[in-house]
Amino acid sequence: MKTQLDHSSGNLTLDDIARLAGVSRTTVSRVVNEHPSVRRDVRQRVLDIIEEHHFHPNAAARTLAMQRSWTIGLILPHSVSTFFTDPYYPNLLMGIAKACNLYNYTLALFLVSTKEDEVNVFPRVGRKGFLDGAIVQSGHHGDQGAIGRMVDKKMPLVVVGRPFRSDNVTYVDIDNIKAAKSAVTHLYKTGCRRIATITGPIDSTVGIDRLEGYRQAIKENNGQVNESLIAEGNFTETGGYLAMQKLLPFKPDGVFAASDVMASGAMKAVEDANLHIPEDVSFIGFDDLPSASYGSIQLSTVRQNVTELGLKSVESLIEQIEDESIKPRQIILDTELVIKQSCRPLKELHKSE
Amino acid sequence: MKTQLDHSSGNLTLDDIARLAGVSRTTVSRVVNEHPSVRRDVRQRVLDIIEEHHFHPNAAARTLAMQRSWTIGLILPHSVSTFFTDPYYPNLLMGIAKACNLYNYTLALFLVSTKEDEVNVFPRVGRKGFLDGAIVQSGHHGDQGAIGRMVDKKMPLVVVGRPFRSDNVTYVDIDNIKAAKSAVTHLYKTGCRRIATITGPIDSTVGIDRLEGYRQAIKENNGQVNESLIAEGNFTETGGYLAMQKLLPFKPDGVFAASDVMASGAMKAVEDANLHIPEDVSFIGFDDLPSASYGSIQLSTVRQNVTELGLKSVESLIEQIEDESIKPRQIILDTELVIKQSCRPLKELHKSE
DNA sequence: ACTCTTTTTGGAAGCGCTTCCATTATAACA
DNA sequence: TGTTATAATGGAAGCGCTTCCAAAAAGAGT
Repeated sequence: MKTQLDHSSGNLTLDDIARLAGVSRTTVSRVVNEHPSVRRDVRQRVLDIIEEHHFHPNAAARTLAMQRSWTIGLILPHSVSTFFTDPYYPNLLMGIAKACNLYNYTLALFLVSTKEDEVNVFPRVGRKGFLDGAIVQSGHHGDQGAIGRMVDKKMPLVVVGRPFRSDNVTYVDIDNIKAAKSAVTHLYKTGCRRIATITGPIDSTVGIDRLEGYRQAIKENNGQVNESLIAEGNFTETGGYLAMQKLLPFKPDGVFAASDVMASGAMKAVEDANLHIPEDVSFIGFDDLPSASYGSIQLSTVRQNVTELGLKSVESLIEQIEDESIKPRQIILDTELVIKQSCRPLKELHKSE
Repeated sequence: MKTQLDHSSGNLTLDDIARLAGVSRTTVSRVVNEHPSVRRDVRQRVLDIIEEHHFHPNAAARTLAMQRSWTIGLILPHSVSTFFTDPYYPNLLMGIAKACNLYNYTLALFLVSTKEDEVNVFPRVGRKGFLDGAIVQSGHHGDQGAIGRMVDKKMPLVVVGRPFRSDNVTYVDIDNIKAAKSAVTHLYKTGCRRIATITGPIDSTVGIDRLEGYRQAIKENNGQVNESLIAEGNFTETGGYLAMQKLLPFKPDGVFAASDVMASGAMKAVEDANLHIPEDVSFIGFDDLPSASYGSIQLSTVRQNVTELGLKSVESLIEQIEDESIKPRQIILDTELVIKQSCRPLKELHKSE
């Protein structure tokens, strides 16, 4: 009777299939796992029965026996606001999800926004037998705890974004310093001489690095950094708007914003002040979001391929899962400066070139 | 020796803890699961050892024994573009993730955008022992297959958004018809007499229902629906822009867009045509995205609490997981019309009231 | 037909946990 | 102190799979 019921509810076991096919449990397992040493006709008979009954091996049992779950965790620490405000996260998520599909891993998602979340979530992440490895989006001070604990557990780990303590951890990131530097240098080349920057939170590595790139570019081109031309933002549009308002009295003629979203807000502030883009103020953002064209002014930006970032992190994690001896390493992806209408054209530089 | 190694790598088993504490495996299990019948001092001793060794029971073993994974799946069918373009998805995701944290469930995410994805993903979703239940975001024709198969498998299921075949399926949604109707009626009350609508894809239940609400409102107030004032969009900003361009020749004085993102695009089209909002054209969108204020004109909108949608769907799913006898039911959440600057003020209606 | 290989097969152990059931220690009461 | 009721404990089976190992079947070579 059991078998009859199970036929419809789809809760057969290997044994049921074995009985139905007149072979041993072992043989069915071999068929399921595509082990070569099963006779052609037997394999086919078993496959037919599996098909007919829509049998799927029980995931927990398989995980327990193989010590492999084919599941990876993605830990996204974030403030409530930024997650759906800045397309960076959805984008990264998509890249990672697609990569998981590609490699036939399942993705477990952990959104942690509060300390409480962290406490709740960690046991589930750390528990053996559930995750084969984890990806954590990082770059903030608060993340160190989670990362450290994963490392302690010897769980394969990839960090997206340079963590503060990056020794002995595999991470994938872009070269934020270089990218920022090239953006600012471009502004300089278009003739801007009072280039301001709206930074990310200064307790994050992105914030720090993009600012550092700005400083380096200014020093190389202009000689001296004017601290009044630096305003801290928080990666939100409002943050960008407010930062720009602080900057305006110092009459910047070019702004490098550490994210497109902030650039967007900043451009509003500029327009509200009745200035024109790019005639009065040029803009370069960071991210290359599709929606980052404010009104009809297309925003210049540093393009980072977030989907690629996701793909690489998954690949690198799987590598670690499948080969324990892999050493931590850093993967740095390229960025590209994309110039659109928010910048004035390059100045001819015959003399200095 | 094994024990020593395991101490650091955190891969102890119940047996190890039992040995260390001088009790049986069973007792340790009881402690872990907070079973009452364990003597106080024994419990404490075991807890100490668990704490000391950072022991976490193996998830797969536990799942296998209990036939419960405490994991639910979220299946998000989506075109690549909309996922990170329309904040609806991230928002829903966040609501669901937060609810999972709250109830101590783990969330497995399945982003399926292609037929191929679906084929790859389904075995993982359908496999017993991995998921206790699933939430699928729906409303498109293509989703019926997946939903049907889950129902066949007798896996607890909640659909977000009214599915095409809604009999025998639990779903949570808002009353799109009513919500759209109220928005259009409001436009009418502000004096609009040529109200247009930009619909969602017409092969989706949201698309259909919001359009139906529009039709009902027009019929009730204006008598006759003018088909030229209906344009189909695809929930993207560009789609909204293009739809609006088709609409403009017919001189609408009010537009109800089935999403804020489309409204945003449409408003651009209006401005590009040198018309003014709300003087020439009033706008009401749908969603109430925080970023849906175009330029300085705040968009009126139908607010739906997507986070709540997520919460309810998780709660309803858990209900089904924990009680097999629960019957399918529909949960309809309220919406709220939020009027901002994109609408003209209400006309005095002394006579007709 | 008879070895010697090589390929297929199945039995059984084991993955790490929960839980039923029988047993023992403890408390309660006479 | 002896009985009985109750609480605490451990043994063992079982969850559904993989995989080692030995045994059986099939080919190959004479």
